[in-house]
Amino acid sequence: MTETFYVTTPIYYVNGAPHIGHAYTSIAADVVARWKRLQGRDVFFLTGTDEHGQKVEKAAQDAGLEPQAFTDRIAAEFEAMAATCGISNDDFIRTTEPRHKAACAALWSKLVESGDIYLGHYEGWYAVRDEAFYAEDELATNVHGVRVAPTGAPVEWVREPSYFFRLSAWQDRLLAFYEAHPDFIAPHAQHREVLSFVRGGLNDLSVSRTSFRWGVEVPGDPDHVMYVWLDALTNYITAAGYPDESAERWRFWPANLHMVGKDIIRFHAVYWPAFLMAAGLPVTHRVSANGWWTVEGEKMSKSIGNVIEPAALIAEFGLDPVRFFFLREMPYGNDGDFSRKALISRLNIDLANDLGNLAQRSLSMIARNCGGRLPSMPGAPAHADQAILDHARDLVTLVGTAIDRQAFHEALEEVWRVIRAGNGYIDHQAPWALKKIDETRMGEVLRVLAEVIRIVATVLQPFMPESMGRMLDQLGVQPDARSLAVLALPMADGTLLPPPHGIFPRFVAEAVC
RNA sequence: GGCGGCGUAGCUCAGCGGUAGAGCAGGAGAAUCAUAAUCUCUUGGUCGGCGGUUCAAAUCCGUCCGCCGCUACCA
Repeated sequence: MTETFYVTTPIYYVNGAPHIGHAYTSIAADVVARWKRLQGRDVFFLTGTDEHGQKVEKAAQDAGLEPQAFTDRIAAEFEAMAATCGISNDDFIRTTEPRHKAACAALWSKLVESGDIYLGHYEGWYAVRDEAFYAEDELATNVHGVRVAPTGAPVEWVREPSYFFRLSAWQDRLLAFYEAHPDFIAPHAQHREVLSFVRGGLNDLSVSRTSFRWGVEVPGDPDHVMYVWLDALTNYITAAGYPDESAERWRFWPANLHMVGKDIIRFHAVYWPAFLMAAGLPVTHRVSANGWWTVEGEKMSKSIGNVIEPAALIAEFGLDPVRFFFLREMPYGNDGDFSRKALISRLNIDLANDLGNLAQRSLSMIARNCGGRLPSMPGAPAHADQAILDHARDLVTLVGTAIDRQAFHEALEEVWRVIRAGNGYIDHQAPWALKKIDETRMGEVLRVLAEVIRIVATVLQPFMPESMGRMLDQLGVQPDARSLAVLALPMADGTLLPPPHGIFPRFVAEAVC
Protein backbone atom coordinates (compact mmCIF):
# COMPACT_ATOMS: atom_id res chain seq x y z
CA MET A 1 0.00 0.00 0.00
CA THR A 2 1.29 3.44 -0.93
CA GLU A 3 2.34 5.64 1.94
CA THR A 4 -0.01 8.58 2.47
CA PHE A 5 0.89 12.23 2.88
CA TYR A 6 -1.56 14.82 4.16
CA VAL A 7 -0.60 18.49 3.88
CA THR A 8 -2.72 21.55 4.60
CA THR A 9 -2.73 25.30 4.23
CA PRO A 10 -4.46 27.29 6.93
CA ILE A 11 -8.10 27.90 6.26
CA TYR A 12 -8.14 31.58 5.48
CA TYR A 13 -10.25 33.97 7.47
CA VAL A 14 -12.77 35.60 5.17
CA ASN A 15 -12.81 39.10 6.60
CA GLY A 16 -10.73 40.46 3.74
CA ALA A 17 -9.55 39.77 0.21
CA PRO A 18 -6.61 37.43 -0.52
CA HIS A 19 -3.15 38.99 -0.62
CA ILE A 20 0.34 37.66 -1.29
CA GLY A 21 0.66 36.34 2.26
CA HIS A 22 -2.17 33.92 1.62
CA ALA A 23 -0.84 33.12 -1.83
CA TYR A 24 2.63 32.43 -0.46
CA THR A 25 1.50 29.95 2.18
CA SER A 26 -0.69 28.17 -0.33
CA ILE A 27 2.04 27.98 -2.94
CA ALA A 28 4.53 26.68 -0.39
CA ALA A 29 2.10 23.95 0.65
CA ASP A 30 1.43 23.23 -3.01
CA VAL A 31 5.13 22.65 -3.66
CA VAL A 32 5.19 20.12 -0.83
CA ALA A 33 2.08 18.37 -2.16
CA ARG A 34 3.42 18.23 -5.70
CA TRP A 35 6.83 17.02 -4.54
CA LYS A 36 5.27 14.22 -2.53
CA ARG A 37 3.20 13.18 -5.53
CA LEU A 38 6.36 13.19 -7.61
CA GLN A 39 7.86 10.85 -5.02
CA GLY A 40 4.91 8.56 -5.56
CA ARG A 41 3.14 9.21 -2.27
CA ASP A 42 -0.64 9.03 -1.94
CA VAL A 43 -1.25 12.73 -1.27
CA PHE A 44 -4.20 14.59 0.19
CA PHE A 45 -3.81 18.36 0.00
CA LEU A 46 -6.37 20.57 1.70
CA THR A 47 -7.07 24.28 1.68
CA GLY A 48 -10.19 26.28 2.47
CA THR A 49 -11.80 29.12 4.36
CA ASP A 50 -12.59 29.92 7.98
CA GLU A 51 -15.95 31.66 7.93
CA HIS A 52 -17.28 32.06 11.45
CA GLY A 53 -16.79 34.56 14.25
CA GLN A 54 -17.73 38.00 15.34
CA LYS A 55 -15.41 39.75 12.91
CA VAL A 56 -17.01 38.07 9.94
CA GLU A 57 -20.48 38.78 11.33
CA LYS A 58 -19.54 42.43 11.59
CA ALA A 59 -17.84 42.62 8.21
CA ALA A 60 -21.00 41.16 6.68
CA GLN A 61 -23.09 43.77 8.43
CA ASP A 62 -20.84 46.53 7.16
CA ALA A 63 -21.21 45.13 3.67
CA GLY A 64 -24.97 45.04 4.10
CA LEU A 65 -25.14 41.28 3.61
CA GLU A 66 -26.25 38.24 5.53
CA PRO A 67 -23.20 36.44 6.91
CA GLN A 68 -23.67 33.43 4.66
CA ALA A 69 -24.01 35.55 1.54
CA PHE A 70 -20.96 37.53 2.59
CA THR A 71 -18.81 34.48 3.21
CA ASP A 72 -20.00 32.91 -0.05
CA ARG A 73 -18.57 35.89 -1.83
CA ILE A 74 -15.22 36.01 -0.04
CA ALA A 75 -14.79 32.24 -0.08
CA ALA A 76 -15.22 32.39 -3.85
CA GLU A 77 -12.34 34.87 -3.97
CA PHE A 78 -10.11 32.45 -2.09
CA GLU A 79 -11.12 29.59 -4.38
CA ALA A 80 -10.27 31.82 -7.32
CA MET A 81 -6.92 32.65 -5.74
CA ALA A 82 -6.12 28.95 -5.43
CA ALA A 83 -6.91 28.45 -9.09
CA THR A 84 -4.91 31.51 -10.13
CA CYS A 85 -1.90 30.31 -8.14
CA GLY A 86 -2.00 26.82 -9.60
CA ILE A 87 -2.79 25.25 -6.25
CA SER A 88 -3.34 21.50 -6.66
CA ASN A 89 -5.61 21.04 -3.65
CA ASP A 90 -7.69 17.87 -3.50
CA ASP A 91 -10.48 19.51 -1.54
CA PHE A 92 -11.56 22.99 -0.52
CA ILE A 93 -13.23 23.10 2.86
CA ARG A 94 -15.52 25.82 4.17
CA THR A 95 -16.37 25.88 7.84
CA THR A 96 -19.99 26.76 7.03
CA GLU A 97 -20.50 23.40 5.33
CA PRO A 98 -22.76 20.82 7.00
CA ARG A 99 -19.99 18.21 7.05
CA HIS A 100 -17.84 20.57 9.07
CA LYS A 101 -20.54 21.49 11.56
CA ALA A 102 -21.16 17.80 12.08
CA ALA A 103 -17.47 17.19 12.72
CA CYS A 104 -17.31 20.08 15.20
CA ALA A 105 -20.33 18.79 17.05
CA ALA A 106 -18.83 15.31 17.20
CA LEU A 107 -15.50 16.59 18.47
CA TRP A 108 -17.25 18.77 21.03
CA SER A 109 -19.27 15.85 22.36
CA LYS A 110 -16.14 13.75 22.55
CA LEU A 111 -14.42 16.45 24.61
CA VAL A 112 -17.42 16.73 26.92
CA GLU A 113 -17.42 12.95 27.38
CA SER A 114 -13.74 12.91 28.22
CA GLY A 115 -14.31 15.60 30.83
CA ASP A 116 -12.19 18.17 29.03
CA ILE A 117 -15.01 20.63 28.47
CA TYR A 118 -17.00 22.09 31.36
CA LEU A 119 -19.43 24.97 31.82
CA GLY A 120 -18.19 28.01 33.72
CA HIS A 121 -18.19 31.76 33.48
CA TYR A 122 -16.02 34.00 31.43
CA GLU A 123 -15.46 37.34 33.00
CA GLY A 124 -13.15 40.24 32.61
CA TRP A 125 -12.67 43.77 31.37
CA TYR A 126 -14.17 43.96 27.93
CA ALA A 127 -13.88 46.79 25.43
CA VAL A 128 -16.80 46.70 23.06
CA ARG A 129 -15.00 48.96 20.61
CA ASP A 130 -12.00 46.60 20.37
CA GLU A 131 -14.04 43.42 20.77
CA ALA A 132 -11.37 42.26 23.16
CA PHE A 133 -10.78 41.42 26.78
CA TYR A 134 -7.97 43.08 28.71
CA ALA A 135 -6.12 42.13 31.85
CA GLU A 136 -6.36 44.28 34.93
CA ASP A 137 -2.77 45.49 34.66
CA GLU A 138 -3.23 46.65 31.07
CA LEU A 139 -5.88 49.17 32.03
CA ALA A 140 -5.54 52.84 32.77
CA THR A 141 -7.93 55.46 34.09
CA ASN A 142 -8.54 58.44 31.83
CA VAL A 143 -9.16 62.07 32.81
CA HIS A 144 -12.88 61.42 33.22
CA GLY A 145 -12.19 58.67 35.71
CA VAL A 146 -13.24 56.00 33.23
CA ARG A 147 -11.25 52.78 33.01
CA VAL A 148 -9.82 52.38 29.53
CA ALA A 149 -7.87 49.82 27.52
CA PRO A 150 -4.38 50.58 26.14
CA THR A 151 -6.18 51.54 22.93
CA GLY A 152 -8.16 54.17 24.82
CA ALA A 153 -11.43 52.31 24.47
CA PRO A 154 -13.63 52.27 27.57
CA VAL A 155 -13.93 48.87 29.21
CA GLU A 156 -16.66 47.30 31.29
CA TRP A 157 -16.71 44.27 33.55
CA VAL A 158 -18.46 41.52 31.66
CA ARG A 159 -19.53 38.17 33.02
CA GLU A 160 -21.08 35.59 30.74
CA PRO A 161 -21.49 31.86 30.86
CA SER A 162 -18.90 30.03 28.79
CA TYR A 163 -17.70 26.55 28.21
CA PHE A 164 -14.05 25.93 28.94
CA PHE A 165 -11.52 23.49 27.62
CA ARG A 166 -9.36 22.14 30.42
CA LEU A 167 -6.13 23.25 28.79
CA SER A 168 -4.38 23.63 32.13
CA ALA A 169 -4.54 19.88 32.58
CA TRP A 170 -2.61 19.33 29.36
CA GLN A 171 0.55 21.27 30.09
CA ASP A 172 2.66 18.28 31.11
CA ARG A 173 1.36 16.06 28.35
CA LEU A 174 2.05 18.78 25.79
CA LEU A 175 5.58 19.22 27.06
CA ALA A 176 6.10 15.47 26.94
CA PHE A 177 4.73 15.46 23.41
CA TYR A 178 7.14 18.20 22.27
CA GLU A 179 10.01 16.33 23.84
CA ALA A 180 9.06 13.12 22.09
CA HIS A 181 8.56 14.95 18.78
CA PRO A 182 11.34 17.53 18.47
CA ASP A 183 10.43 18.22 14.84
CA PHE A 184 6.79 18.98 15.59
CA ILE A 185 7.25 22.75 15.45
CA ALA A 186 9.35 24.46 12.83
CA PRO A 187 11.35 26.57 12.50
CA HIS A 188 13.45 26.26 15.59
CA ALA A 189 12.82 29.77 16.90
CA GLN A 190 9.07 29.14 16.84
CA HIS A 191 9.62 25.84 18.61
CA ARG A 192 11.37 27.61 21.45
CA GLU A 193 8.74 30.29 21.77
CA VAL A 194 5.97 27.72 21.99
CA LEU A 195 7.91 25.74 24.56
CA SER A 196 8.50 28.79 26.66
CA PHE A 197 4.86 29.71 26.40
CA VAL A 198 3.66 26.29 27.55
CA ARG A 199 6.24 26.10 30.32
CA GLY A 200 4.90 29.41 31.55
CA GLY A 201 1.65 27.73 32.46
CA LEU A 202 -1.65 27.31 30.67
CA ASN A 203 -5.06 28.62 31.60
CA ASP A 204 -8.25 26.89 30.68
CA LEU A 205 -9.50 28.12 27.36
CA SER A 206 -12.89 29.69 26.84
CA VAL A 207 -14.35 27.73 23.94
CA SER A 208 -17.83 29.16 23.55
CA ARG A 209 -19.46 32.54 23.16
CA THR A 210 -22.95 33.85 23.75
CA SER A 211 -22.30 37.40 22.57
CA PHE A 212 -22.82 36.67 18.89
CA ARG A 213 -24.53 34.05 16.76
CA TRP A 214 -22.35 33.47 13.71
CA GLY A 215 -20.71 30.18 14.57
CA VAL A 216 -21.24 26.49 15.11
CA GLU A 217 -23.91 25.87 17.71
CA VAL A 218 -22.80 24.05 20.83
CA PRO A 219 -24.52 20.65 21.00
CA GLY A 220 -27.27 20.71 23.61
CA ASP A 221 -26.87 24.40 24.41
CA PRO A 222 -28.04 26.56 21.53
CA ASP A 223 -27.32 29.81 23.40
CA HIS A 224 -23.64 29.18 22.74
CA VAL A 225 -21.58 29.06 19.59
CA MET A 226 -18.14 27.50 19.51
CA TYR A 227 -14.97 29.49 19.85
CA VAL A 228 -13.73 30.14 16.33
CA TRP A 229 -10.41 28.37 16.78
CA LEU A 230 -11.94 25.16 18.03
CA ASP A 231 -14.22 25.39 15.02
CA ALA A 232 -11.45 26.30 12.60
CA LEU A 233 -8.82 23.74 13.62
CA THR A 234 -11.37 20.97 13.33
CA ASN A 235 -11.42 21.50 9.57
CA TYR A 236 -8.33 19.35 9.23
CA ILE A 237 -10.17 16.28 10.48
CA THR A 238 -13.49 17.20 8.89
CA ALA A 239 -11.93 16.87 5.48
CA ALA A 240 -10.54 13.47 6.43
CA GLY A 241 -14.07 12.29 7.18
CA TYR A 242 -14.31 12.79 10.93
CA PRO A 243 -16.16 11.49 12.89
CA ASP A 244 -16.48 8.59 10.47
CA GLU A 245 -13.23 6.79 11.07
CA SER A 246 -14.15 4.27 8.41
CA ALA A 247 -14.30 7.05 5.83
CA GLU A 248 -12.23 6.53 2.72
CA ARG A 249 -10.11 9.57 3.56
CA TRP A 250 -9.54 8.76 7.19
CA ARG A 251 -6.42 6.87 6.13
CA PHE A 252 -4.74 10.27 5.72
CA TRP A 253 -5.07 11.16 9.40
CA PRO A 254 -2.92 12.21 11.21
CA ALA A 255 -1.83 14.96 8.86
CA ASN A 256 1.86 15.08 8.04
CA LEU A 257 2.18 18.83 7.78
CA HIS A 258 0.23 21.96 8.59
CA MET A 259 1.75 24.96 6.81
CA VAL A 260 0.79 28.15 8.65
CA GLY A 261 1.76 31.79 9.02
CA LYS A 262 3.79 32.58 12.11
CA ASP A 263 0.90 34.49 13.68
CA ILE A 264 -1.15 31.35 14.19
CA ILE A 265 1.56 28.98 15.31
CA ARG A 266 0.24 28.80 18.84
CA PHE A 267 -3.21 27.62 17.87
CA HIS A 268 -1.69 24.86 15.81
CA ALA A 269 1.14 23.93 18.16
CA VAL A 270 -0.62 24.18 21.53
CA TYR A 271 -4.40 24.10 21.31
CA TRP A 272 -4.68 21.72 18.40
CA PRO A 273 -2.56 18.90 19.80
CA ALA A 274 -4.32 19.33 23.14
CA PHE A 275 -7.75 19.05 21.48
CA LEU A 276 -6.65 16.01 19.51
CA MET A 277 -5.09 14.21 22.45
CA ALA A 278 -8.14 14.95 24.55
CA ALA A 279 -10.32 13.45 21.84
CA GLY A 280 -8.09 10.40 21.68
CA LEU A 281 -6.93 11.19 18.16
CA PRO A 282 -3.37 11.03 16.83
CA VAL A 283 -1.60 14.36 16.45
CA THR A 284 -0.31 15.95 13.24
CA HIS A 285 3.37 15.24 12.65
CA ARG A 286 4.55 18.76 11.99
CA VAL A 287 3.48 22.37 12.04
CA SER A 288 5.66 24.70 10.02
CA ALA A 289 5.38 28.47 10.29
CA ASN A 290 6.41 30.92 7.62
CA GLY A 291 7.24 34.61 8.05
CA TRP A 292 5.65 37.75 6.71
CA TRP A 293 6.17 39.55 3.47
CA THR A 294 7.18 43.15 3.62
CA VAL A 295 6.69 45.23 0.49
CA GLU A 296 9.58 47.37 -0.71
CA GLY A 297 10.92 47.20 2.84
CA GLU A 298 7.69 48.24 4.50
CA LYS A 299 5.15 46.25 6.43
CA MET A 300 2.22 45.33 4.21
CA SER A 301 -0.93 47.02 5.44
CA LYS A 302 -4.19 48.37 4.20
CA SER A 303 -3.54 51.76 5.75
CA ILE A 304 -0.24 52.19 3.89
CA GLY A 305 -2.05 50.98 0.80
CA ASN A 306 0.72 48.66 -0.32
CA VAL A 307 -1.18 45.39 -0.18
CA ILE A 308 -0.30 43.26 -3.19
CA GLU A 309 -3.00 41.16 -4.81
CA PRO A 310 -1.75 37.90 -6.22
CA ALA A 311 -3.93 38.04 -9.32
CA ALA A 312 -2.52 41.38 -10.49
CA LEU A 313 1.03 40.23 -9.90
CA ILE A 314 0.53 36.99 -11.77
CA ALA A 315 -1.19 38.80 -14.63
CA GLU A 316 1.87 40.98 -15.08
CA PHE A 317 4.73 38.51 -14.56
CA GLY A 318 3.21 35.09 -15.08
CA LEU A 319 2.41 32.45 -12.51
CA ASP A 320 5.62 30.44 -12.49
CA PRO A 321 7.99 33.39 -12.09
CA VAL A 322 5.90 34.58 -9.15
CA ARG A 323 5.88 31.12 -7.56
CA PHE A 324 9.62 30.89 -8.05
CA PHE A 325 10.21 34.32 -6.61
CA PHE A 326 8.16 33.64 -3.48
CA LEU A 327 9.95 30.42 -2.71
CA ARG A 328 13.42 31.60 -3.64
CA GLU A 329 13.25 34.96 -1.90
CA MET A 330 11.69 34.05 1.46
CA PRO A 331 14.43 32.48 3.57
CA TYR A 332 13.07 29.73 5.74
CA GLY A 333 12.09 30.99 9.16
CA ASN A 334 12.56 34.67 8.29
CA ASP A 335 10.42 37.37 6.82
CA GLY A 336 10.89 38.12 3.14
CA ASP A 337 10.80 41.36 1.25
CA PHE A 338 8.79 41.72 -1.90
CA SER A 339 10.11 44.29 -4.34
CA ARG A 340 9.57 44.72 -8.06
CA LYS A 341 13.28 45.13 -8.56
CA ALA A 342 14.06 41.85 -6.84
CA LEU A 343 11.29 40.05 -8.71
CA ILE A 344 12.46 41.31 -12.10
CA SER A 345 16.04 40.47 -11.19
CA ARG A 346 15.10 36.88 -10.27
CA LEU A 347 13.04 36.56 -13.41
CA ASN A 348 15.73 37.81 -15.75
CA ILE A 349 18.83 36.40 -14.10
CA ASP A 350 17.76 33.14 -12.50
CA LEU A 351 15.00 32.14 -14.88
CA ALA A 352 15.75 33.73 -18.26
CA ASN A 353 19.56 33.90 -18.26
CA ASP A 354 20.55 30.89 -16.18
CA LEU A 355 17.84 28.28 -16.65
CA GLY A 356 15.91 29.33 -19.75
CA ASN A 357 18.98 30.13 -21.74
CA LEU A 358 20.76 26.93 -20.72
CA ALA A 359 17.86 24.92 -22.09
CA GLN A 360 17.54 27.05 -25.19
CA ARG A 361 21.21 26.98 -26.16
CA SER A 362 21.43 23.22 -25.60
CA LEU A 363 18.20 22.31 -27.35
CA SER A 364 18.76 24.57 -30.30
CA MET A 365 22.12 22.90 -30.96
CA ILE A 366 20.46 19.51 -30.90
CA ALA A 367 17.77 20.80 -33.23
CA ARG A 368 20.25 22.14 -35.75
CA ASN A 369 23.16 19.73 -35.50
CA CYS A 370 21.64 16.41 -34.54
CA GLY A 371 18.64 16.42 -36.83
CA GLY A 372 16.45 17.24 -33.85
CA ARG A 373 17.02 13.77 -32.42
CA LEU A 374 18.36 13.03 -28.96
CA PRO A 375 21.99 11.97 -29.35
CA SER A 376 23.49 9.03 -27.44
CA MET A 377 25.17 9.13 -24.06
CA PRO A 378 28.95 8.92 -24.01
CA GLY A 379 30.12 5.29 -24.02
CA ALA A 380 32.94 6.28 -21.67
CA PRO A 381 31.93 9.48 -19.92
CA ALA A 382 34.65 12.07 -19.52
CA HIS A 383 35.44 13.27 -16.03
CA ALA A 384 33.50 16.48 -16.65
CA ASP A 385 30.49 14.50 -17.93
CA GLN A 386 30.39 12.30 -14.87
CA ALA A 387 30.89 15.20 -12.49
CA ILE A 388 27.93 17.19 -13.71
CA LEU A 389 25.68 14.15 -14.08
CA ASP A 390 26.44 13.11 -10.51
CA HIS A 391 25.87 16.63 -9.31
CA ALA A 392 22.49 16.76 -11.04
CA ARG A 393 21.43 13.32 -9.79
CA ASP A 394 22.20 14.40 -6.23
CA LEU A 395 19.42 16.96 -6.56
CA VAL A 396 16.72 14.40 -5.94
CA THR A 397 18.02 13.88 -2.42
CA LEU A 398 19.13 17.45 -1.78
CA VAL A 399 15.86 19.00 -2.89
CA GLY A 400 13.86 16.33 -1.08
CA THR A 401 15.51 16.86 2.28
CA ALA A 402 15.25 20.63 1.94
CA ILE A 403 11.54 20.41 1.13
CA ASP A 404 11.03 18.12 4.10
CA ARG A 405 12.36 20.98 6.23
CA GLN A 406 10.31 23.52 4.23
CA ALA A 407 13.64 25.13 3.29
CA PHE A 408 12.44 25.98 -0.20
CA HIS A 409 15.06 28.62 -0.85
CA GLU A 410 17.80 26.10 -0.07
CA ALA A 411 16.23 23.57 -2.39
CA LEU A 412 16.24 26.12 -5.20
CA GLU A 413 19.77 27.25 -4.45
CA GLU A 414 20.93 23.64 -4.83
CA VAL A 415 19.20 23.38 -8.19
CA TRP A 416 20.77 26.62 -9.35
CA ARG A 417 24.23 25.39 -8.48
CA VAL A 418 23.66 22.66 -11.02
CA ILE A 419 22.24 25.08 -13.57
CA ARG A 420 25.26 27.34 -13.22
CA ALA A 421 27.51 24.31 -13.53
CA GLY A 422 25.58 23.42 -16.69
CA ASN A 423 26.40 26.76 -18.23
CA GLY A 424 30.03 26.27 -17.23
CA TYR A 425 30.04 22.77 -18.73
CA ILE A 426 28.70 23.87 -22.09
CA ASP A 427 31.21 26.72 -22.27
CA HIS A 428 34.14 24.50 -21.42
CA GLN A 429 33.10 21.66 -23.70
CA ALA A 430 32.23 24.14 -26.47
CA PRO A 431 30.09 21.82 -28.61
CA TRP A 432 30.03 24.53 -31.31
CA ALA A 433 33.78 24.01 -31.69
CA LEU A 434 33.47 20.22 -31.50
CA LYS A 435 31.05 20.37 -34.40
CA LYS A 436 33.99 21.01 -36.71
CA ILE A 437 36.34 18.38 -35.33
CA ASP A 438 34.39 15.64 -33.55
CA GLU A 439 30.68 15.39 -34.16
CA THR A 440 30.30 12.28 -32.01
CA ARG A 441 31.75 14.03 -29.02
CA MET A 442 29.59 17.06 -29.73
CA GLY A 443 26.54 14.79 -29.58
CA GLU A 444 27.71 13.31 -26.30
CA VAL A 445 28.11 16.72 -24.75
CA LEU A 446 24.64 17.75 -25.87
CA ARG A 447 23.19 14.54 -24.53
CA VAL A 448 24.79 15.11 -21.14
CA LEU A 449 23.25 18.56 -21.16
CA ALA A 450 19.86 17.18 -22.10
CA GLU A 451 20.14 14.73 -19.24
CA VAL A 452 21.04 17.48 -16.77
CA ILE A 453 18.21 19.71 -17.97
CA ARG A 454 15.79 16.83 -17.70
CA ILE A 455 16.75 16.25 -14.07
CA VAL A 456 16.56 19.94 -13.29
CA ALA A 457 13.18 20.33 -14.97
CA THR A 458 11.85 17.23 -13.22
CA VAL A 459 12.78 18.34 -9.72
CA LEU A 460 11.55 21.88 -10.43
CA GLN A 461 8.08 20.73 -11.51
CA PRO A 462 6.56 21.29 -8.06
CA PHE A 463 7.82 24.88 -8.07
CA MET A 464 6.94 25.80 -11.65
CA PRO A 465 4.56 23.15 -12.95
CA GLU A 466 3.55 24.76 -16.22
CA SER A 467 6.92 25.96 -17.52
CA MET A 468 8.79 22.85 -16.40
CA GLY A 469 6.12 20.81 -18.14
CA ARG A 470 6.93 22.68 -21.32
CA MET A 471 10.64 22.13 -20.79
CA LEU A 472 10.08 18.39 -20.44
CA ASP A 473 7.91 18.49 -23.57
CA GLN A 474 10.85 19.97 -25.43
CA LEU A 475 13.07 17.15 -24.14
CA GLY A 476 10.62 14.59 -25.46
CA VAL A 477 9.82 13.30 -21.98
CA GLN A 478 6.35 11.75 -21.96
CA PRO A 479 3.86 13.05 -19.36
CA ASP A 480 3.85 9.66 -17.61
CA ALA A 481 7.66 9.69 -17.34
CA ARG A 482 8.14 12.71 -15.15
CA SER A 483 8.29 11.24 -11.67
CA LEU A 484 11.43 11.04 -9.59
CA ALA A 485 11.49 7.28 -9.94
CA VAL A 486 11.68 7.49 -13.74
CA LEU A 487 14.80 9.67 -13.53
CA ALA A 488 16.74 6.47 -12.92
CA LEU A 489 15.95 5.38 -16.47
CA PRO A 490 17.72 7.03 -19.39
CA MET A 491 15.80 8.85 -22.07
CA ALA A 492 15.54 6.94 -25.34
CA ASP A 493 18.34 7.63 -27.84
CA GLY A 494 17.10 9.10 -31.07
CA THR A 495 13.88 10.53 -29.65
CA LEU A 496 12.61 13.18 -32.04
CA LEU A 497 12.39 16.47 -30.16
CA PRO A 498 9.99 19.29 -30.96
CA PRO A 499 11.52 22.57 -32.07
CA PRO A 500 12.73 24.48 -28.97
CA HIS A 501 11.10 27.68 -27.84
CA GLY A 502 12.29 29.95 -25.05
CA ILE A 503 10.59 29.16 -21.76
CA PHE A 504 11.28 32.33 -19.77
CA PRO A 505 11.33 35.53 -21.81
CA ARG A 506 13.27 38.36 -20.26
CA PHE A 507 11.14 40.97 -18.58
CA VAL A 508 11.81 44.31 -20.18
CA ALA A 509 10.56 47.24 -18.16
CA GLU A 510 8.28 49.63 -20.01
CA ALA A 511 10.09 52.73 -21.16
CA VAL A 512 10.00 55.36 -18.46
CA CYS A 513 8.80 58.71 -19.76
C1' G B 1 9.49 43.20 33.08
C1' G B 2 10.16 37.84 31.39
C1' C B 3 11.63 34.53 27.31
C1' G B 4 13.86 34.33 22.50
C1' G B 5 16.12 35.83 17.77
C1' C B 6 19.27 38.88 14.90
C1' G B 7 23.71 42.22 13.90
C1' U B 8 29.49 38.72 8.56
C1' A B 9 31.66 42.21 1.53
C1' G B 10 27.49 47.95 -1.42
C1' C B 11 22.68 44.42 -1.13
C1' U B 12 20.42 39.46 0.41
C1' C B 13 22.38 35.82 3.25
C1' A B 14 25.58 30.93 4.44
C1' G B 15 29.35 29.50 7.84
C1' C B 16 28.90 28.58 14.21
C1' G B 17 36.43 26.25 17.29
C1' G B 18 41.37 25.43 13.05
C1' U B 19 44.50 30.16 7.35
C1' A B 20 36.99 34.84 5.96
C1' G B 21 32.29 32.30 1.86
C1' A B 22 27.95 32.32 -2.06
C1' G B 23 24.48 34.91 -5.16
C1' C B 24 23.54 39.80 -6.90
C1' A B 25 25.98 44.60 -7.73
C1' G B 26 31.25 46.72 -9.32
C1' G B 27 36.12 45.88 -12.40
C1' A B 28 39.11 43.15 -16.29
C1' G B 29 39.42 39.45 -19.93
C1' A B 30 37.48 35.28 -23.07
C1' A B 31 34.00 33.09 -26.08
C1' U B 32 30.07 33.58 -29.89
C1' C B 33 25.99 27.75 -29.45
C1' A B 34 22.03 30.81 -27.03
C1' U B 35 16.59 34.78 -24.74
C1' A B 36 23.40 40.44 -25.95
C1' A B 37 22.30 35.41 -22.65
C1' U B 38 27.34 32.66 -21.05
C1' C B 39 32.31 31.54 -19.05
C1' U B 40 37.00 32.87 -16.45
C1' C B 41 39.61 35.97 -13.26
C1' U B 42 39.02 39.98 -9.94
C1' U B 43 37.95 44.57 -6.33
C1' G B 44 35.64 44.53 -1.70
C1' G B 45 35.06 42.63 5.20
C1' U B 46 39.68 44.84 12.00
C1' C B 47 32.67 38.76 10.94
C1' G B 48 28.24 45.40 15.95
C1' G B 49 31.87 47.38 20.47
C1' C B 50 34.80 45.80 24.66
C1' G B 51 36.68 41.97 27.84
C1' G B 52 37.50 36.63 28.83
C1' U B 53 38.35 31.07 27.87
C1' U B 54 41.66 28.45 24.28
C1' C B 55 47.74 26.59 21.06
C1' A B 56 43.61 28.56 17.95
C1' A B 57 37.05 32.43 18.23
C1' A B 58 32.23 35.02 13.23
C1' U B 59 32.29 30.37 15.74
C1' C B 60 32.34 29.32 23.25
C1' C B 61 31.53 32.70 27.88
C1' G B 62 30.54 37.68 29.98
C1' U B 63 29.16 42.58 29.11
C1' C B 64 27.58 46.81 26.30
C1' C B 65 25.18 49.03 21.87
C1' G B 66 21.47 48.65 17.92
C1' C B 67 17.30 46.23 15.57
C1' C B 68 13.20 42.53 15.89
C1' G B 69 9.78 38.62 17.67
C1' C B 70 6.68 36.16 21.53
C1' U B 71 4.27 37.23 26.27
C1' A B 72 -3.67 33.94 24.77
C1' C B 73 -6.92 34.84 19.42
C1' C B 74 -5.23 39.07 11.29
C1' A B 75 -1.69 34.47 6.07
